[in-house]
Amino acid sequence: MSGGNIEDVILFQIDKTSKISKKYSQKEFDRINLGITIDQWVLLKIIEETAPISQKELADKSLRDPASITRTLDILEKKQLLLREPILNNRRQYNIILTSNGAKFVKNNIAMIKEHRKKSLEGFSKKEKELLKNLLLKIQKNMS
Amino acid sequence: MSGGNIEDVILFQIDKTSKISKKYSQKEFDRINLGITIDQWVLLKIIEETAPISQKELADKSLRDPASITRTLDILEKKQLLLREPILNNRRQYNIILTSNGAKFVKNNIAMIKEHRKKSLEGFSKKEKELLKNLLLKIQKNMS
DNA sequence: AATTTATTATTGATATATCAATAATAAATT
DNA sequence: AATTTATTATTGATATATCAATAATAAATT
Repeated sequence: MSGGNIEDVILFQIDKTSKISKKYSQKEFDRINLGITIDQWVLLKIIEETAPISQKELADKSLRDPASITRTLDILEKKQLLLREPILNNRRQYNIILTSNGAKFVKNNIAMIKEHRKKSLEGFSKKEKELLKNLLLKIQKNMS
Repeated sequence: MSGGNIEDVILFQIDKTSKISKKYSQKEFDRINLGITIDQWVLLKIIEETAPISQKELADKSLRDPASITRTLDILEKKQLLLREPILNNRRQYNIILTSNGAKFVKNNIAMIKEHRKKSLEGFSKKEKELLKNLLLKIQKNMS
Protein backbone atom coordinates (compact mmCIF):
# COMPACT_ATOMS: atom_id res chain seq x y z
CA MET A 1 0.00 0.00 0.00
CA SER A 2 1.17 3.52 -0.84
CA GLY A 3 -0.39 4.72 2.41
CA GLY A 4 -2.86 7.35 3.36
CA ASN A 5 -6.32 8.25 2.31
CA ILE A 6 -6.95 10.90 -0.29
CA GLU A 7 -9.68 12.38 1.88
CA ASP A 8 -6.93 13.41 4.29
CA VAL A 9 -5.09 15.37 1.62
CA ILE A 10 -5.64 19.08 2.11
CA LEU A 11 -5.31 19.91 -1.59
CA PHE A 12 -7.99 17.35 -2.34
CA GLN A 13 -10.32 18.92 0.22
CA ILE A 14 -9.64 22.37 -1.19
CA ASP A 15 -10.66 21.24 -4.65
CA LYS A 16 -13.67 19.42 -3.23
CA THR A 17 -14.79 22.49 -1.33
CA SER A 18 -14.46 24.60 -4.44
CA LYS A 19 -16.51 22.15 -6.49
CA ILE A 20 -19.25 21.83 -3.89
CA SER A 21 -19.64 25.56 -3.48
CA LYS A 22 -19.66 26.16 -7.21
CA LYS A 23 -22.33 23.53 -7.71
CA TYR A 24 -24.37 25.06 -4.93
CA SER A 25 -24.30 28.53 -6.46
CA GLN A 26 -24.73 27.33 -10.03
CA LYS A 27 -27.86 25.46 -9.05
CA GLU A 28 -29.26 28.66 -7.61
CA PHE A 29 -28.23 30.62 -10.72
CA ASP A 30 -30.08 28.11 -12.87
CA ARG A 31 -33.11 28.03 -10.62
CA ILE A 32 -33.71 31.73 -11.07
CA ASN A 33 -32.65 31.62 -14.72
CA LEU A 34 -29.81 34.02 -14.28
CA GLY A 35 -28.44 32.97 -17.64
CA ILE A 36 -24.75 33.00 -16.72
CA THR A 37 -22.25 30.67 -15.08
CA ILE A 38 -20.33 31.16 -11.85
CA ASP A 39 -17.13 31.83 -13.75
CA GLN A 40 -18.87 34.41 -15.90
CA TRP A 41 -20.13 36.09 -12.75
CA VAL A 42 -16.59 36.24 -11.40
CA LEU A 43 -15.47 38.07 -14.52
CA LEU A 44 -18.32 40.57 -14.27
CA LYS A 45 -17.46 41.20 -10.64
CA ILE A 46 -13.79 41.74 -11.38
CA ILE A 47 -14.70 44.15 -14.15
CA GLU A 48 -17.10 46.01 -11.91
CA GLU A 49 -14.38 46.43 -9.36
CA THR A 50 -11.46 47.33 -11.56
CA ALA A 51 -12.77 48.56 -14.88
CA PRO A 52 -11.31 49.60 -17.17
CA ILE A 53 -9.34 46.39 -17.38
CA SER A 54 -7.55 44.55 -20.19
CA GLN A 55 -8.22 40.96 -21.17
CA LYS A 56 -4.73 39.99 -20.07
CA GLU A 57 -5.38 41.38 -16.61
CA LEU A 58 -8.70 39.55 -16.48
CA ALA A 59 -6.97 36.31 -17.38
CA ASP A 60 -4.37 36.86 -14.66
CA LYS A 61 -6.88 37.80 -11.98
CA SER A 62 -9.18 34.90 -12.70
CA LEU A 63 -6.34 32.43 -13.35
CA ARG A 64 -7.78 31.51 -16.71
CA ASP A 65 -6.34 31.25 -20.19
CA PRO A 66 -6.51 34.38 -22.36
CA ALA A 67 -8.17 32.31 -25.08
CA SER A 68 -10.87 31.31 -22.66
CA ILE A 69 -11.35 34.93 -21.63
CA THR A 70 -11.75 35.96 -25.27
CA ARG A 71 -14.58 33.51 -25.74
CA THR A 72 -16.30 34.20 -22.46
CA LEU A 73 -16.21 37.93 -23.18
CA ASP A 74 -17.81 37.22 -26.56
CA ILE A 75 -20.69 35.56 -24.74
CA LEU A 76 -21.07 38.33 -22.19
CA GLU A 77 -20.79 40.98 -24.89
CA LYS A 78 -23.58 39.26 -26.82
CA LYS A 79 -25.66 39.36 -23.66
CA GLN A 80 -24.98 43.12 -23.56
CA LEU A 81 -23.45 42.89 -20.12
CA LEU A 82 -20.08 44.32 -21.10
CA LEU A 83 -18.22 45.76 -24.05
CA ARG A 84 -14.76 46.06 -25.51
CA GLU A 85 -13.94 49.73 -25.62
CA PRO A 86 -11.22 50.67 -28.12
CA ILE A 87 -8.26 52.51 -26.60
CA LEU A 88 -6.97 55.61 -28.32
CA ASN A 89 -3.37 55.13 -29.46
CA ASN A 90 -3.41 51.49 -28.42
CA ARG A 91 -4.80 49.09 -30.93
CA ARG A 92 -3.56 45.99 -29.18
CA GLN A 93 -5.71 46.08 -26.08
CA TYR A 94 -9.27 46.93 -25.19
CA ASN A 95 -10.69 48.51 -22.12
CA ILE A 96 -13.24 46.03 -20.88
CA ILE A 97 -16.11 47.76 -19.12
CA LEU A 98 -19.61 46.89 -18.01
CA THR A 99 -22.54 48.25 -19.97
CA SER A 100 -25.10 50.08 -17.85
CA ASN A 101 -27.10 46.90 -18.25
CA GLY A 102 -24.19 44.90 -16.91
CA ALA A 103 -23.72 47.25 -13.96
CA LYS A 104 -27.39 46.89 -13.15
CA PHE A 105 -27.11 43.12 -13.42
CA VAL A 106 -24.30 42.99 -10.90
CA LYS A 107 -26.10 45.36 -8.57
CA ASN A 108 -29.30 43.32 -8.78
CA ASN A 109 -27.63 40.03 -7.93
CA ILE A 110 -24.86 40.88 -5.54
CA ALA A 111 -27.12 40.39 -2.54
CA MET A 112 -27.90 36.82 -3.55
CA ILE A 113 -24.21 36.10 -4.06
CA LYS A 114 -23.41 37.56 -0.68
CA GLU A 115 -26.01 35.28 0.86
CA HIS A 116 -24.15 32.30 -0.59
CA ARG A 117 -20.85 33.54 0.76
CA LYS A 118 -22.43 34.07 4.12
CA LYS A 119 -23.96 30.63 4.09
CA SER A 120 -20.63 29.08 3.20
CA LEU A 121 -19.11 30.62 6.34
CA GLU A 122 -21.97 29.95 8.69
CA GLY A 123 -20.65 29.31 12.17
CA PHE A 124 -17.23 30.84 11.46
CA SER A 125 -15.78 33.38 13.83
CA LYS A 126 -14.10 36.45 12.44
CA LYS A 127 -10.81 35.01 13.59
CA GLU A 128 -11.44 31.73 11.79
CA LYS A 129 -12.21 33.53 8.55
CA GLU A 130 -9.01 35.52 8.77
CA LEU A 131 -7.04 32.42 9.59
CA LEU A 132 -8.52 30.41 6.75
CA LYS A 133 -7.75 33.14 4.27
CA ASN A 134 -4.18 33.43 5.48
CA LEU A 135 -3.60 29.69 5.32
CA LEU A 136 -4.89 29.64 1.76
CA LEU A 137 -2.65 32.52 0.76
CA LYS A 138 0.26 30.69 2.32
CA ILE A 139 -0.42 27.61 0.18
CA GLN A 140 -0.64 29.79 -2.90
CA LYS A 141 2.73 31.28 -2.04
CA ASN A 142 4.21 27.85 -1.49
CA MET A 143 3.07 26.71 -4.92
CA SER A 144 4.21 29.79 -6.84
CA MET B 1 -20.46 50.38 -5.85
CA SER B 2 -21.57 46.92 -4.78
CA GLY B 3 -18.76 46.93 -2.24
CA GLY B 4 -15.91 44.65 -1.39
CA ASN B 5 -13.06 43.14 -3.30
CA ILE B 6 -13.32 39.69 -4.75
CA GLU B 7 -9.84 38.88 -3.45
CA ASP B 8 -11.34 39.07 0.03
CA VAL B 9 -13.91 36.39 -0.75
CA ILE B 10 -12.91 33.12 0.81
CA LEU B 11 -14.60 30.99 -1.84
CA PHE B 12 -12.64 32.86 -4.48
CA GLN B 13 -9.38 32.18 -2.66
CA ILE B 14 -10.28 28.53 -2.29
CA ASP B 15 -10.80 28.20 -6.03
CA LYS B 16 -7.63 30.17 -6.70
CA THR B 17 -5.61 27.95 -4.40
CA SER B 18 -6.98 24.87 -6.11
CA LYS B 19 -6.10 26.19 -9.54
CA ILE B 20 -2.60 27.24 -8.55
CA SER B 21 -1.79 23.92 -6.98
CA LYS B 22 -3.19 21.96 -9.89
CA LYS B 23 -1.14 24.00 -12.34
CA TYR B 24 1.93 23.45 -10.23
CA SER B 25 1.54 19.69 -10.20
CA GLN B 26 0.44 19.43 -13.81
CA LYS B 27 3.54 21.29 -14.92
CA GLU B 28 5.64 18.74 -13.06
CA PHE B 29 3.62 15.85 -14.54
CA ASP B 30 4.27 17.23 -18.01
CA ARG B 31 7.94 17.91 -17.35
CA ILE B 32 8.60 14.26 -16.58
CA ASN B 33 6.19 13.09 -19.29
CA LEU B 34 3.96 11.26 -16.88
CA GLY B 35 1.27 11.09 -19.57
CA ILE B 36 -1.73 11.71 -17.34
CA THR B 37 -3.55 14.67 -15.83
CA ILE B 38 -4.00 15.57 -12.19
CA ASP B 39 -7.63 14.49 -12.27
CA GLN B 40 -6.67 11.18 -13.81
CA TRP B 41 -4.15 10.69 -11.02
CA VAL B 42 -6.85 11.34 -8.44
CA LEU B 43 -8.97 8.57 -9.95
CA LEU B 44 -6.07 6.14 -9.93
CA LYS B 45 -5.37 6.97 -6.30
CA ILE B 46 -9.00 6.50 -5.28
CA ILE B 47 -9.07 3.16 -7.07
CA GLU B 48 -5.84 2.08 -5.43
CA GLU B 49 -7.29 2.86 -2.04
CA THR B 50 -10.76 1.46 -2.42
CA ALA B 51 -10.77 -1.04 -5.28
CA PRO B 52 -12.93 -2.72 -6.26
CA ILE B 53 -15.08 0.32 -6.85
CA SER B 54 -17.96 1.13 -9.18
CA GLN B 55 -18.01 4.04 -11.61
CA LYS B 56 -20.85 5.61 -9.69
CA GLU B 57 -18.79 5.57 -6.53
CA LEU B 58 -15.84 7.02 -8.39
CA ALA B 59 -18.03 9.84 -9.67
CA ASP B 60 -19.29 10.55 -6.16
CA LYS B 61 -15.87 10.46 -4.54
CA SER B 62 -14.27 12.70 -7.12
CA LEU B 63 -17.30 14.99 -7.48
CA ARG B 64 -17.39 14.48 -11.20
CA ASP B 65 -20.09 13.53 -13.67
CA PRO B 66 -20.56 9.81 -14.40
CA ALA B 67 -20.25 10.59 -18.10
CA SER B 68 -16.90 12.19 -17.51
CA ILE B 69 -15.78 9.18 -15.49
CA THR B 70 -16.77 6.85 -18.32
CA ARG B 71 -14.54 8.72 -20.74
CA THR B 72 -11.63 9.14 -18.39
CA LEU B 73 -11.71 5.44 -17.58
CA ASP B 74 -11.63 4.72 -21.31
CA ILE B 75 -8.41 6.69 -21.52
CA LEU B 76 -6.85 5.03 -18.50
CA GLU B 77 -7.95 1.61 -19.68
CA LYS B 78 -6.30 2.27 -23.03
CA LYS B 79 -3.14 3.16 -21.15
CA GLN B 80 -3.44 -0.20 -19.40
CA LEU B 81 -3.49 1.41 -15.97
CA LEU B 82 -6.85 0.00 -14.95
CA LEU B 83 -9.61 -2.29 -16.17
CA ARG B 84 -13.33 -2.83 -15.93
CA GLU B 85 -13.86 -6.19 -14.32
CA PRO B 86 -17.27 -7.76 -15.00
CA ILE B 87 -19.25 -8.64 -11.90
CA LEU B 88 -20.90 -12.07 -11.67
CA ASN B 89 -24.67 -11.74 -11.41
CA ASN B 90 -24.51 -7.98 -11.91
CA ARG B 91 -24.40 -6.78 -15.45
CA ARG B 92 -25.08 -3.16 -14.65
CA GLN B 93 -21.87 -2.29 -12.85
CA TYR B 94 -18.19 -3.05 -13.19
CA ASN B 95 -15.55 -3.49 -10.57
CA ILE B 96 -12.92 -0.95 -11.46
CA ILE B 97 -9.46 -2.15 -10.47
CA LEU B 98 -5.87 -1.20 -11.23
CA THR B 99 -3.86 -3.42 -13.52
CA SER B 100 -0.54 -4.54 -12.07
CA ASN B 101 0.90 -1.91 -14.37
CA GLY B 102 -1.40 0.67 -12.83
CA ALA B 103 -0.49 -0.36 -9.31
CA LYS B 104 3.17 -0.03 -10.21
CA PHE B 105 2.52 3.37 -11.73
CA VAL B 106 0.92 4.66 -8.54
CA LYS B 107 3.67 3.20 -6.43
CA ASN B 108 6.37 4.74 -8.60
CA ASN B 109 4.93 8.22 -8.46
CA ILE B 110 3.40 8.56 -5.04
CA ALA B 111 6.63 9.95 -3.60
CA MET B 112 6.65 12.81 -6.09
CA ILE B 113 3.03 13.59 -5.33
CA LYS B 114 3.74 13.57 -1.63
CA GLU B 115 6.53 16.03 -2.21
CA HIS B 116 4.03 18.40 -3.81
CA ARG B 117 1.64 18.02 -0.92
CA LYS B 118 4.45 18.65 1.49
CA LYS B 119 5.58 21.71 -0.41
CA SER B 120 2.05 23.08 -0.44
CA LEU B 121 2.01 22.94 3.37
CA GLU B 122 5.52 24.20 3.99
CA GLY B 123 5.62 26.19 7.18
CA PHE B 124 2.33 24.78 8.51
CA SER B 125 2.15 23.43 12.02
CA LYS B 126 0.31 20.21 12.65
CA LYS B 127 -2.37 22.23 14.38
CA GLU B 128 -2.76 24.55 11.40
CA LYS B 129 -3.19 21.62 9.03
CA GLU B 130 -5.89 20.11 11.22
CA LEU B 131 -7.61 23.45 11.55
CA LEU B 132 -7.53 24.14 7.82
CA LYS B 133 -9.00 20.74 7.05
CA ASN B 134 -11.77 21.21 9.58
CA LEU B 135 -12.66 24.66 8.29
CA LEU B 136 -12.88 23.27 4.76
CA LEU B 137 -15.10 20.42 5.88
CA LYS B 138 -17.30 22.93 7.65
CA ILE B 139 -17.77 24.91 4.45
CA GLN B 140 -18.62 21.73 2.57
CA LYS B 141 -21.24 20.94 5.18
CA ASN B 142 -22.65 24.45 4.96
CA MET B 143 -23.06 24.13 1.20
CA SER B 144 -24.61 20.66 1.20
C1' DA C 1 14.60 56.38 -37.32
C1' DA C 2 14.93 51.52 -38.38
C1' DT C 3 15.01 47.02 -36.58
C1' DT C 4 14.19 43.63 -33.18
C1' DT C 5 11.72 41.80 -29.38
C1' DA C 6 7.80 41.31 -26.40
C1' DT C 7 2.96 41.64 -25.60
C1' DT C 8 -1.98 41.23 -26.52
C1' DA C 9 -5.98 39.24 -28.40
C1' DT C 10 -7.67 35.90 -31.55
C1' DT C 11 -8.30 31.47 -33.94
C1' DG C 12 -8.04 26.47 -34.84
C1' DA C 13 -7.24 22.06 -32.96
C1' DT C 14 -8.02 19.23 -29.34
C1' DA C 15 -9.23 17.74 -24.62
C1' DT C 16 -12.43 17.65 -21.02
C1' DA C 17 -16.96 18.76 -18.61
C1' DT C 18 -21.84 18.64 -18.11
C1' DC C 19 -26.65 17.66 -19.32
C1' DA C 20 -30.25 14.93 -21.29
C1' DA C 21 -31.69 10.80 -23.36
C1' DT C 22 -31.21 5.92 -23.65
C1' DA C 23 -30.42 0.90 -22.91
C1' DA C 24 -29.75 -2.58 -19.75
C1' DT C 25 -30.96 -4.47 -15.71
C1' DA C 26 -31.23 -4.67 -10.62
C1' DA C 27 -34.34 -3.73 -6.84
C1' DA C 28 -38.85 -2.76 -5.06
C1' DT C 29 -43.75 -3.23 -5.29
C1' DT C 30 -47.97 -5.34 -6.34
C1' DA D 1 -44.17 -14.25 -10.51
C1' DA D 2 -45.24 -10.14 -13.10
C1' DT D 3 -44.93 -5.32 -13.22
C1' DT D 4 -43.09 -0.99 -11.97
C1' DT D 5 -39.46 1.89 -10.42
C1' DA D 6 -34.74 3.14 -9.63
C1' DT D 7 -29.97 2.71 -10.72
C1' DT D 8 -25.83 2.33 -13.58
C1' DA D 9 -23.07 3.14 -17.46
C1' DT D 10 -22.98 4.93 -22.04
C1' DT D 11 -23.68 8.07 -25.94
C1' DG D 12 -24.64 12.39 -28.46
C1' DA D 13 -24.98 17.25 -28.18
C1' DT D 14 -23.09 21.12 -26.47
C1' DA D 15 -20.24 24.16 -23.54
C1' DT D 16 -15.91 25.32 -21.83
C1' DA D 17 -10.72 24.83 -21.17
C1' DT D 18 -6.05 24.75 -22.71
C1' DC D 19 -2.18 24.83 -25.97
C1' DA D 20 0.12 26.34 -30.06
C1' DA D 21 0.27 29.29 -33.89
C1' DT D 22 -0.68 33.74 -35.74
C1' DA D 23 -1.54 38.72 -36.68
C1' DA D 24 -1.20 43.18 -35.04
C1' DT D 25 1.33 46.34 -32.85
C1' DA D 26 3.55 48.44 -28.75
C1' DA D 27 7.96 48.74 -26.46
C1' DA D 28 12.86 48.17 -26.38
C1' DT D 29 17.21 48.17 -28.67
C1' DT D 30 20.48 49.42 -32.01
